[in-house]
Amino acid sequence: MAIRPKYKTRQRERLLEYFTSVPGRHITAGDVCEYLKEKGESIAQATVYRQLDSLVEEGILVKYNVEPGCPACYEYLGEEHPVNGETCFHCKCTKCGKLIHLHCEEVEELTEHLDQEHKFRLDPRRTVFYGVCEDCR
Amino acid sequence: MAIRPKYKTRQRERLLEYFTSVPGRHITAGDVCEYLKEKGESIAQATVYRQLDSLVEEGILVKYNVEPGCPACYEYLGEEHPVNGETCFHCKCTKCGKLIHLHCEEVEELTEHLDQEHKFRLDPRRTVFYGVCEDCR
DNA sequence: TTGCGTGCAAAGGTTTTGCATGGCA
DNA sequence: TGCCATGCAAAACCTTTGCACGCAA
Repeated sequence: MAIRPKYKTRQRERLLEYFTSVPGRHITAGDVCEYLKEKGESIAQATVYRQLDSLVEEGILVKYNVEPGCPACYEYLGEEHPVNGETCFHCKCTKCGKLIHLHCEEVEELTEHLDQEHKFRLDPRRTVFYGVCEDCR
Repeated sequence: MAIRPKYKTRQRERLLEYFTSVPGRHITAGDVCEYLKEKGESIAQATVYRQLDSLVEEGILVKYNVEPGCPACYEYLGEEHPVNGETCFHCKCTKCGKLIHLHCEEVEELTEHLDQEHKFRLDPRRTVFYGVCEDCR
């Protein structure tokens, strides 16, 4: 399940290029395929899914699911982001879809707590907090 | 889509009976079907889904959409105090897939904090903490 | 009697997987 | 050369839907 691409392939580069061109937008796997199809390019669906998974794992994309049962969305975060060491969590508004970057000490504490008390090592890159934002409530 | 059963049917009563017998546990639609099958009883899968939806709508069950693609979990809350449902958070191990129920004060505090300071109302039913569990690290 | 609930089977849509081939390092 | 990544198609998966029949009220 956990796939970590190390190779610089045409497909991977193309996906990255596309995602950097639509920062802040949420894109489904289907969107990607459709986009490529329109461009006359082609990447196998399975490859799209696999690369998307990898990019999420690397912290370059966030994956979230606003509506259960609906396709998952991906959003570009940036490639430098995760490298900086500074952890960043994300809040996703289930009403308007807004993605909020969270730099917060309390979350750090929780991370610490989960690690110490629950022996659970939280992964900020994979974890998305769902809820309702200020504007939507 | 929104179905509100008013009728006291055999199937509905049976499902309620089952859920009251496993309070605090997370049950998937599949679990229900399997359980019934073992008992030699039978309720159509579609009926299970429909009733589950209804019970959620009535506030008798909570539904956790832990992860799209993975089956939704249902938990009995009670028929008398549907409003006071005590919800819990979930930790999911990205290595082994284990799902851990988290009843934890620290998380409550974080919820509070996000609400107060960040104006973000966290939704426990949708939020999953991803990370690595004790056994996998 | 009325119309909601049920069962059955099939469809729906997203995501995953098996396997042979291709291509990066 | 050694693996990882890709492509293709099929499978897997959970969930929903259509339709005719059954049954609660």
